[in-house]
Amino acid sequence: MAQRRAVALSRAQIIGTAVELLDTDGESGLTFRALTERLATGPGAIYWHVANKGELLDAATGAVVADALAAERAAGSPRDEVRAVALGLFDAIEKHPWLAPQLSAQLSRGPSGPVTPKIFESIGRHVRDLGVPKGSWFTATSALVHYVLGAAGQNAANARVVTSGKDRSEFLDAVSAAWAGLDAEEYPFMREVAAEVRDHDDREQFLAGVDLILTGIGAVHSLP
Amino acid sequence: MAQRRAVALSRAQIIGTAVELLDTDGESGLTFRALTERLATGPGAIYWHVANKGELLDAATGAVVADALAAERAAGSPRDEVRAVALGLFDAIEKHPWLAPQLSAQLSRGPSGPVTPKIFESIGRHVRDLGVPKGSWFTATSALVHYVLGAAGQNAANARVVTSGKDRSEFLDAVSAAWAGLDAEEYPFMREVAAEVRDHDDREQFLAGVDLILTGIGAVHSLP
DNA sequence: ACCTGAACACCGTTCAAGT
DNA sequence: ACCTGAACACCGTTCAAGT
Repeated sequence: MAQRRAVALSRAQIIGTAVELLDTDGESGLTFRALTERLATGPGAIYWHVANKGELLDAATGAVVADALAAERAAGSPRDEVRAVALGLFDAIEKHPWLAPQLSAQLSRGPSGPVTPKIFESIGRHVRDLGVPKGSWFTATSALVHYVLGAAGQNAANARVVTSGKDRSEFLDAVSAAWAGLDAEEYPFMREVAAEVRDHDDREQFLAGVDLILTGIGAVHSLP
Repeated sequence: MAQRRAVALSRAQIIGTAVELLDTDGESGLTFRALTERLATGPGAIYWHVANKGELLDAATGAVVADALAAERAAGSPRDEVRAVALGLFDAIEKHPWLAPQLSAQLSRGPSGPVTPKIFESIGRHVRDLGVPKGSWFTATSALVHYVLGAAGQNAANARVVTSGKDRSEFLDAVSAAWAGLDAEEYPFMREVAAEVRDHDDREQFLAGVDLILTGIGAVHSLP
């Protein structure tokens, strides 16, 4: 029979290879065939360490998110802390574009997985320090988390289309033109906003959204 | 050779059946096998009307979203309009839970599809009427759209677990207990917020988030 | 123009057999 | 305890052939 592997396979190694495949080839690039090839093994070996593909995807997601949230920083004001965590997730999602759909899928599977609490905690602990009534902590954190993941996911998709600066302005021109060309009756707003999209800075625009929600949170005790 | 179908197949019929399958069996329930069986035909017939599975999913998403946004209502204040659109999407996503990941995937594929403009327009046109500077229209609309889709998706996932009222409070108790049982060092926020989750109204909490962002939008011209 | 249905390549997963 | 690799059931898609 064939020789066994010289060094033992590990779960961490499998997860690391999975992240590599996802990064280079996207979600559809993660297959057990590709995995066995890179790891020079058979499917049975992987199934010894990992229950199934879903668990592997969850583990890859968890590893990348933990990494993104682990960055140590000098402590700042609660607002600055929220901004820093948001940017950390923004960058992680830009670097690993498969993360966005994966995270929203995991959020949409209830709080069973370990990723949902981790993300809510990373933002919520600073919302708590914002000095708003406890009754609005959860709502405020939800608004921030969903905006951050959604906007970062959309940005990552755009970022993937373009790499060079020339590509980028061409791409934005195309988007702007597409919006400006929509039906005037049905899409008045999109047409009016088309010009804006042409020359905006992604991170700046993203942070403006975070600030908008933070402002709403600050004013929440005086809600109508 | 076998008889041909008596009545011609149509693209709309295929999309309608796809929505049915997605509703009853979830995303993994939509297969060409199941489709051919329900439509009493072969795969080739479907491929005549539809380019591939991705296009079919997009079309199903588009049909359901168009339906959700088409509801006519008495015109109200811009804030009320935003709330109404948000609730319309909330309900649609609760009714069709496969919609949430599908929508975020479509948002994350750039503004190529027809669904992204449709959703942004439905909310943005009322943001425009809110009386805030044009420069913040797009940011404000983004914040609302991403919150609405994210929070609605998470709600739909929870709603699927429970149906009866008894199930519901059991489920919330379990979630609350899980959060309260998290590590005290790592998850102080989640533990503090655990009790809150036990008896909240989903739609009310969802709308509170929308109001929070609306409040932020109203105060945006005085951002620091 | 529209449909049939066999066939193909690929996928996740299992499992008896090995060390 | 950990790994091998053949095998299975299922999937999206193609295409020559029919009407």
